[in-house]
Amino acid sequence: MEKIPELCHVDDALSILSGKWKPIILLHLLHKGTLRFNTLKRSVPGITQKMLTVQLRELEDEDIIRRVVFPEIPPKVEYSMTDYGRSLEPVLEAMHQWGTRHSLRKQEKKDC
Amino acid sequence: MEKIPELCHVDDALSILSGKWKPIILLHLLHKGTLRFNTLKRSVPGITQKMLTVQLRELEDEDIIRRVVFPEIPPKVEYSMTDYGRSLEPVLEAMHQWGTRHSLRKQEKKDC
DNA sequence: CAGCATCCAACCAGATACTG
DNA sequence: CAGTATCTGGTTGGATGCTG
Repeated sequence: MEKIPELCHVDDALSILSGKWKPIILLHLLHKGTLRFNTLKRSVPGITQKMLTVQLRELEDEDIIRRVVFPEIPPKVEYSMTDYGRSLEPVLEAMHQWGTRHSLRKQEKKDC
Repeated sequence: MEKIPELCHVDDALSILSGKWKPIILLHLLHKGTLRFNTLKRSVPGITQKMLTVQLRELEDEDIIRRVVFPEIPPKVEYSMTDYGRSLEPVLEAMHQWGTRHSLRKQEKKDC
């Protein structure tokens, strides 16, 4: 780990993953491969069209996901992880594992 | 990794680490052990007293850091990681490594 | 189907002033 | 020294309506 926190890059990773829906969107794409807009929307209960669009655009801008438009009627747009995006998997994995232990721990405390 | 993103715990980890100053505060405490309030403040350029207080309280509430008050004049308060807080180190490490590669990549793109 | 535009509420964070 | 209180501006997220 970097010895000088002034040069901290944790924030760089955080800025990619921050956004209310990004982790769950990424997990879906990692697990299920390629998904259409509405399929993704149904997979993320509670998200609005606008927010899904916004979050997808931000991830696309960072080259984390790929957006493929099929020039058809009705329109069809598919989203998938880029190879670069897949490099986030260990990070998400680490966060997921820690988060799981953390929520268990909180649960135990509540039970007391 | 959890197969059902509906039960995603990445957000749990994210909620702990989110907050403009938390990663750098945690890195300082991980590297330097125990720090007083003002020492920490000097270590995080740009942070205000209020924000430092708020972020420290939130981390303390989650049992990530320990706050020890010495009943002296002038007041002295020391902050350090809890054992539980240290369990976040692999997560921060993963994020740091990814973030470092990410910022290098962005740099390369800019150079083109 | 997959968006975009607009408007609005809530939250987050900063500046500043005051205190035991 | 290590805070708290208050005010304020900026950003984020949500509701709704419209479009190729």
